[in-house]
Amino acid sequence: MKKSRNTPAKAAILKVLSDSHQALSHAEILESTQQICDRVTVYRVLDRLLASDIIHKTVTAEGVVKYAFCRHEAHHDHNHVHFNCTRCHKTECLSLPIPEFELPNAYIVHDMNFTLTGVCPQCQSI
Amino acid sequence: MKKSRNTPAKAAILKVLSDSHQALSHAEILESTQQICDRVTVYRVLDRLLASDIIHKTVTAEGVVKYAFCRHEAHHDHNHVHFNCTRCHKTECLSLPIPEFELPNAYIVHDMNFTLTGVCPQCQSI
DNA sequence: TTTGTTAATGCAATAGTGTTGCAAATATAA
DNA sequence: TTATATTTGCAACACTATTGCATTAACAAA
Repeated sequence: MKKSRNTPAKAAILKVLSDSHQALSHAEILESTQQICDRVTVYRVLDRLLASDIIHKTVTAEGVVKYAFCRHEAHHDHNHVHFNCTRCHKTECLSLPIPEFELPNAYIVHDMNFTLTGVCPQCQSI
Repeated sequence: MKKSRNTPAKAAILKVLSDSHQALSHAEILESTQQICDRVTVYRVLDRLLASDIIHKTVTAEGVVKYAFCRHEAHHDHNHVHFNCTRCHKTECLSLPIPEFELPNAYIVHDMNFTLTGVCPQCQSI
């Protein structure tokens, strides 16, 4: 793998993600970084960060791709459940790990995506 | 809910989905029905079928939305795991139900999407 | 500090995905 | 057969993502 350089764009995008407690879409990240770099650069930096396992990717039930900083609190991987609220449209990483299951025979699994959709606690009280 | 009519487009799209053992994207469905109807109609018919719970929706890790006929073999819902192959890009419904987990407190869940990504048995033998 | 190499960037162009408005067509109940 | 409300096609639009290419900048080595 070729060496990834530290650039202002990369630093800014990483800061936006690590400051956020939600997974953010490309559009949301761009909103916070458009003074600093182009939208194409955001896509490319996100790809680099994904490749280095510094961030991870999740998808809502509607197909919206979101990115989140890897916090590695407990373990070393991204195998936790995500929650997407249909009211505020925020996506957060739950501390709930993906439950155990019987791996279907003959399938090779590289990645797991488990996303719940519904109403988050904040939006229920409104 | 307003009454859904039986039209040639609806019948054709439903046939494509029920003949397939994979979940299909809008583009794939259109490929089989473009003699019959417009691409916008495909989107609208899919929305109607989803609303009537005749089909269900799943999303790959890349954000590609796919639709599958509900077979209701064992139970009455769509709570099974999907598998997406990174080689042939096919998405299939596994007979594996979504495993039990401890629902996080104060969250209301309307929908669950659990998708595995990897290599399917067919693509391993090639 | 200077220089050379190569990664990273901006910009323009392009492709793909999904939605909306509106007039015309058609499924269905009366 | 008729009335009416749903469905459709078409055109237009908005949003998301990718690619090529010339230029800029990071950083390792001298």
